[in-house]
Amino acid sequence: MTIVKGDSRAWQQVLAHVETQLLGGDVRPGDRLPSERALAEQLGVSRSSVREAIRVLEAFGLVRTATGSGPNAGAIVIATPGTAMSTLMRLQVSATGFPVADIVRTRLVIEAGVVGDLCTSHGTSDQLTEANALLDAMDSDTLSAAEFLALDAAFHLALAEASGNTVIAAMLAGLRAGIEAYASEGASRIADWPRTRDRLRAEHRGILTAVHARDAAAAHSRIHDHISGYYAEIVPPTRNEGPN
Amino acid sequence: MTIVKGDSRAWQQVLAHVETQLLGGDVRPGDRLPSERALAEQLGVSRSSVREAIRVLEAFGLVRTATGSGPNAGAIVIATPGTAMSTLMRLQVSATGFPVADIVRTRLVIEAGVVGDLCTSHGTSDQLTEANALLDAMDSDTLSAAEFLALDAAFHLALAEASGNTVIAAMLAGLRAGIEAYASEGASRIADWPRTRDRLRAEHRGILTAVHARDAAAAHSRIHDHISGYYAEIVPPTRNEGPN
DNA sequence: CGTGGTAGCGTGGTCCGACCACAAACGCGA
DNA sequence: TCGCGTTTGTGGTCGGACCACGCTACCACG
Repeated sequence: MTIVKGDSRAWQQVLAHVETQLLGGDVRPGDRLPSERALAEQLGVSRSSVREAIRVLEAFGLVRTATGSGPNAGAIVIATPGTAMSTLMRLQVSATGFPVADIVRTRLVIEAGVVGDLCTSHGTSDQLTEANALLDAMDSDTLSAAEFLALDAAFHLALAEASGNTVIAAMLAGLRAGIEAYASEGASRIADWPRTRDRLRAEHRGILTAVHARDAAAAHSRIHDHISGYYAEIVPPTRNEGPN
Repeated sequence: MTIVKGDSRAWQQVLAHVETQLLGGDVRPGDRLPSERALAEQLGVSRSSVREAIRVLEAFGLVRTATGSGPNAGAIVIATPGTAMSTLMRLQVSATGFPVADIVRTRLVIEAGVVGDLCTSHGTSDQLTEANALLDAMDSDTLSAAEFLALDAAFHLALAEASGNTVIAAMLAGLRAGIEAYASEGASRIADWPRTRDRLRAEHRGILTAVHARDAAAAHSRIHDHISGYYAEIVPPTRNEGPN
């Protein structure tokens, strides 16, 4: 079944053509797409339409483009869903298509699943070295709040990547990107930041400890309290002073 | 004339401009973007570059475009993440960026979270009417396998939507789209389809029953067995005849 | 005065041709 | 043989042109 939807627009024809070749295995990651001019001639559309389709493919993390000549130039098929997912989430949050609360709830679900997988999988010790290194880096007292939060995000992402599930890792990266602005802004409202920071450190260690101990129940409750606790702390205070 | 920061490409400048206006609340869903020609003049880029940016926004489900004149024409900001997520997943699976196994594992995690939320939330009875109606529709014996699977997908999506989490609903729609071809093709390999169909029906009823009974543990195990059981059944048999 | 049809206008959609910057491959000359 | 300029091909951008569409407003006719 081809993807023949309402391909009324020329650029959709190009997109469908590339997707068909992708599905059929005619082109695979690492391969180069035909040049824009050649693709335009093959499909009987203008180069502008081809470019619009390639732009979509690029935004979805399916191809990367490079100027010049040689094997590294042109549109090369890749498969990097992380940035695309992050962009999608960030833009949707910007347009209020995704409420922050829903993203946090989704994080709860996904990260609970991550630690559950980690507890039941085997040989996770070496896969968690990255997470451990990040926790050590977060022990530095010279970190700003923003730097700490960046390491925090990297830690959670490292957990997801340690589970070996690329889809979950990409989704978590997207979720994080969607609420990054919210989390950063909320941190600035925390009165006693050093206290919160120390609590987060301890909670991180506790999560990893539970994972190493294969204690799924403890890991689940700890990651849940960790995430929900932070967002409960940075939720804007109910102020009666100005509904305008 | 405009000083370029990291957005070396013109269309990225347009994208950044629109995103900034989105974040600042200057434009919100329902509003119209300036016309392509006006936007090009404002930002000092060509209309082609503006169009490429709008194409990305459209692919991400942030705007919809319409020809003609009047209030319904032009690029109108919307927020429909479902189709964008589905397209992203489908394309990534096509490019083998997302293994099917990872998508199934992610479904397990997310749908387990969905039923968990449904068990703890209040007043879910009316929100589950859609799911119940789908189950009734699936009781028809005149359905083809493809039709049954379509209703199956709709049922799972209805569960996610009943949880009220737009992010999870969009993600589940995307996950389903990514493995739709795989699930359909696998169904054709099932020897005793009526038997599998009846089993799926019973499992669906069992899931809903557990949700209504607020039995989170039962709902969790039943949705897990339901999903993993189906994909275990359609896993391709090891065959040596593979064409290179 | 009311009504219906039509011309106008602005929109996105598409195509074309041109030029630029870039990078690799080529080829000529030292 | 080596080095460096030239050629070639790529994406990136721009401007212009035309089309189909759909609303708007106007004008002619009843």
